[in-house]
Amino acid sequence: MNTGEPGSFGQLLRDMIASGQISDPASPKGRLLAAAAKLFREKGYSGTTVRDLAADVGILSGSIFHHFKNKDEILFGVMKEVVSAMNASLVARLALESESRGRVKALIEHELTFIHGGPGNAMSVLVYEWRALSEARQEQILEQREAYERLWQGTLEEAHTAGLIRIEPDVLRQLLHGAIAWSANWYKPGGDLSMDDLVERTLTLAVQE
Amino acid sequence: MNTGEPGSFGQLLRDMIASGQISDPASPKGRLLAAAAKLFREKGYSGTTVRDLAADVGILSGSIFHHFKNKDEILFGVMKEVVSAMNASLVARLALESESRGRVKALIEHELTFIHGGPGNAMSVLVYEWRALSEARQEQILEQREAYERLWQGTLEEAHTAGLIRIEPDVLRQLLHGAIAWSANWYKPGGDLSMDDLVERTLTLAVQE
Amino acid sequence: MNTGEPGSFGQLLRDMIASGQISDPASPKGRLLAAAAKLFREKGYSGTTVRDLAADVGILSGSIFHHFKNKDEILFGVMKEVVSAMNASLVARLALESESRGRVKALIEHELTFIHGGPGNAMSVLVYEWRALSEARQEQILEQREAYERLWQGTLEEAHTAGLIRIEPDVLRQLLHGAIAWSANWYKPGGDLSMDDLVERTLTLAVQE
Amino acid sequence: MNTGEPGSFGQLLRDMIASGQISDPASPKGRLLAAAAKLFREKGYSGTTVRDLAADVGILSGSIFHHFKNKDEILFGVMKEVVSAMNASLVARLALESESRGRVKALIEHELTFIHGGPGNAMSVLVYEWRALSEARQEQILEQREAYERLWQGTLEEAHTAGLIRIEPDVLRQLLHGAIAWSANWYKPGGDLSMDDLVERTLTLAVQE
DNA sequence: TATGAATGAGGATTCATTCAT
DNA sequence: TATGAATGAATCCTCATTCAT
Repeated sequence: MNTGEPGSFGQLLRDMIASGQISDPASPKGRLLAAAAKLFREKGYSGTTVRDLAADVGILSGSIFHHFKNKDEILFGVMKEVVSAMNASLVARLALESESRGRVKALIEHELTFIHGGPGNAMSVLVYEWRALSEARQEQILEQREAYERLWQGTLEEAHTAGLIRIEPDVLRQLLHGAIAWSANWYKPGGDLSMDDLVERTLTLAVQE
Repeated sequence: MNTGEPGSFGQLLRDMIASGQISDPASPKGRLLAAAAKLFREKGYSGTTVRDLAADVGILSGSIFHHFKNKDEILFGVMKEVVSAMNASLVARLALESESRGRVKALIEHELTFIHGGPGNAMSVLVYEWRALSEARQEQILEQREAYERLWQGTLEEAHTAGLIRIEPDVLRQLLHGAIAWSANWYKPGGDLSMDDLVERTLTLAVQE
Repeated sequence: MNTGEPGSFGQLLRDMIASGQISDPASPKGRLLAAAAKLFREKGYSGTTVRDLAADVGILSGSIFHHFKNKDEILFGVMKEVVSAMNASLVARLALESESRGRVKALIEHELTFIHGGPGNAMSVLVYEWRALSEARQEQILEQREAYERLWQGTLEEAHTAGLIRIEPDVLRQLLHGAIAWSANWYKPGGDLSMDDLVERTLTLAVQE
Repeated sequence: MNTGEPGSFGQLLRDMIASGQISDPASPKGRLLAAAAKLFREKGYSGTTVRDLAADVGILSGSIFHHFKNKDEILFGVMKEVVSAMNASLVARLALESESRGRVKALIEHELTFIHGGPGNAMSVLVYEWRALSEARQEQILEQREAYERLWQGTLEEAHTAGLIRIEPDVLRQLLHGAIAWSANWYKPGGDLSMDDLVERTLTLAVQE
């Protein structure tokens, strides 16, 4: 991913770090969140202990609570940042596409790239550990998550109107979401199937030729 | 689900109970497994305590260990029985279809019916709590699970040869598996979208008309 | 051990069984006590579960409580029977010896024979699991145990008066008791050192030649 | 016990604490080990709960696992430290004696002093709770324990060669070990029999006048 | 007398969290 | 900010004991 030119994903991240929306991955808090995303994904939220987390980052368990009030807040942090980033990044990505098929492809490519890229752990956590988050905090995430879903919804509706897709946008979104999220559990980059291939195959499901 | 005529799913279950492959849902062990499937799905394996489980069934926590040596064995029981049932039931289902499109539809319909029917909790657990199962037991499940996957694989390969599906059978299987499994998290029977509709929509993803 | 002639140890046991002082080793209760003696010695009283015991005898744990009110009563049974047997058997043994050195030797030989013979497990339990017995029952055992100790004490006092032993009878008794009981942990019959040798060596400690 | 002059037992202990071979009795770990030795001796290892132990030291049961990974490791700690101390202390004690009878007396006096002194609880545990220690850890203790036994063995062999003792050194060692260890269960310092008397009596068993 | 499912108190151990240093 | 000992509630599991069959 190009990190040099303005408007790129790398630049976008830097802007978000600068504005405090997501934490600097070099800071203690950022390293903690990255480790949490990795561990929560591998072993689940309940299955990961605060000590596992501390050990992974190289600090002692007591020190974690200088950065987060409790374990739930760590999960919240992981989810909040990935939702923000996904949102911002999809907005930026869609801005580059005007034509319907390209926009649908952008949705799919964007979500797959996210899952198999740096924020992949966090996104898996967002999807598969949702029930572990306290309800109070679920609501806070939901707002941003819905903004992201509206981007999908709007784009798919255009495509539906254009006759590009055959099934109801909301149903299609869910089917694609499941298919894409699950790819975290089987797709290995670097094998026979390139990421572009995977995007293409997934797009094939969605649209008529 | 028809439970009357021989060869039906209900009959198949009764045969499997009689042969000891799956436990009688009225027996203590069967009730425990059903409750475990429900709770493990709702709160995760780690998030479910042995006391939760006992309370749900109406016994004391210590009594659980009369039926299962430890908690891991409960998870194993849930998974083993659902895999057996899925296997047997898909074999029976496919035997009724000879033509390619019908067989692909049978695969999808079968898996969706399973997820949203009685064994749905157990199947969600099978999919989403896989990592929580001890490795030794994962292998035991894997054998039966692979038999099931071979049924999918074979059927999709026929369809691919017949030109009915456009993308590689193994990739398609994974995409469909994700899409179908995820439906447990959003699809509610009894709403606008009937189960038949959902099957039809999912089939639309897979095959060219 | 000769079991034929009247007055022998075997006969003595049969008489005690007939009179109900000790249980028939072929009866369920007798088999339970023998197994308990073995297990309590090997793993300690606390370390032995009622299930271990049942398994060893080939019954189910619940059935034990038809024979004994609780676990403590099993320990009590083991101790009570061995104390009775020791008592009766030492009385019989001493009756055969009139001269002082022979009587001291009889004490030692008797205790060593007991420890390394059939009732050895029970006697080890009596010595090393004493604290595990409820205080109420300790008192009941103590009476018989004291009778046994009086036999030792009286015999050693004679020997002391006769100038055969040099140190105070009560101190000597304790030293010999420790030495003899501990032999259960190292002496293996059938090795280089015969039981007669061991008796002789122990006697050498006690008496001046 | 003299703790002032260099070369004394007190000094030896301080050196061992300083070098980390045994834990400071004022430290949490040291207090835990002392309490464990006391309780394991009084109630046995299986009969002592981790809660008993915590209560005795005045902490909560969970806190114990800050200092020891599990209960077995506590038993191991008790045994390891007492074996180290016994070893070092016997080496020092024997260095002061050159003549054979004095050396045998030193062996006996040393072991009795140990049993009835500060480390007595730990030594009783070492002897009577051996089977409760996991086999893996038994082996670790055994090495040091054998070094201690070699000191006995060597000294008794000299005495045997010198005609001072009449029975085989290895048999004598076992008989004396049993006699001495058992004294923990009956001998009370401060009664009619002084410790010096007890040493003298035990020595009388071992050697010809 | 034997069974075996169930009990419920108690076992060792884990773990998020606190707090003095 | 970081430490690490301590907390105490909760966890999985064990076990002596009961009881309907």
